[in-house]
Amino acid sequence: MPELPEVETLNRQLQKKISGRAISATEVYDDKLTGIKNFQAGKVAGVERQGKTICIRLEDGRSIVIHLRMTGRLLWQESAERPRHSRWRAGFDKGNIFLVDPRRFATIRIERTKTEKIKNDLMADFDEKLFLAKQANRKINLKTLLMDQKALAGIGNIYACEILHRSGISPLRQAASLSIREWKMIFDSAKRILKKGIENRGTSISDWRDLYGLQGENQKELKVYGQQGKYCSTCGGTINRIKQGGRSTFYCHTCQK
DNA sequence: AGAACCGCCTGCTTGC
DNA sequence: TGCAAGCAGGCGGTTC
Repeated sequence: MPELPEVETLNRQLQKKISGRAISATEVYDDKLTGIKNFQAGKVAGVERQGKTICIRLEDGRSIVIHLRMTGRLLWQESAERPRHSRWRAGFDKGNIFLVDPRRFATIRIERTKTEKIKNDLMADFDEKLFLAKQANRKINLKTLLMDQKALAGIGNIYACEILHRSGISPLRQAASLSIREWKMIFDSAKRILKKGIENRGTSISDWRDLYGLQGENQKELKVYGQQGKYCSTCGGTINRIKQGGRSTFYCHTCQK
């Protein structure tokens, strides 16, 4: 599932590939993509990421806003021949970008004007004080809070589990029970883990691939996600798997307090 | 108001 | 081997 490091990988690749290039044509293959009907093509000014969202800025002020959700991928291909599960194509003079998405959860919409950024992206202009003021007293388990996109943009299930493990804090803790020192630990761990994820071009556990169809390398860094029953690399305890809010959480009961 | 739950989707895994 | 049920989960909408 594309989270911040995966989307940032695409963001950087797209910046290099399509900035300043004109979109010559687009095609929608899936009627479910209602946000991009009757799109009039234009020239790309730049590409940005906000949380897990990719924004392709056009010179006329419009933006193509793409969210990949669970299984969405963006694939560069010189040939205009449709890959399996493709739902949308943007054609450029030397190739095409396809939205490939087997489960059809991804969304694309056109924004007429630039929307104001919320400062909740840990790898951009994150505002710690604002975060603590809004989130630190919530009565919600910490793991679910880390995945709340309004609280922190970009963290999904994999990185939430890894961040908590590195912080040595239990996913079951209520947000309101954390000390300032523990919050600092979370911010620090999160930044390090996300940075490493970006350097490794994402985590290819299942179907994540970059713009050129290549796997990332970050799966070798995972300490808890998908590691249930194995020994914890920190303390030698056993990695547990539980459900929180209908989703799997992986953690070490011994060293995550 | 805030937290919990549901439904959208389809490929893959599991069990009989 | 084959088929059906179960599972994966981000997020918007609904319910509690």
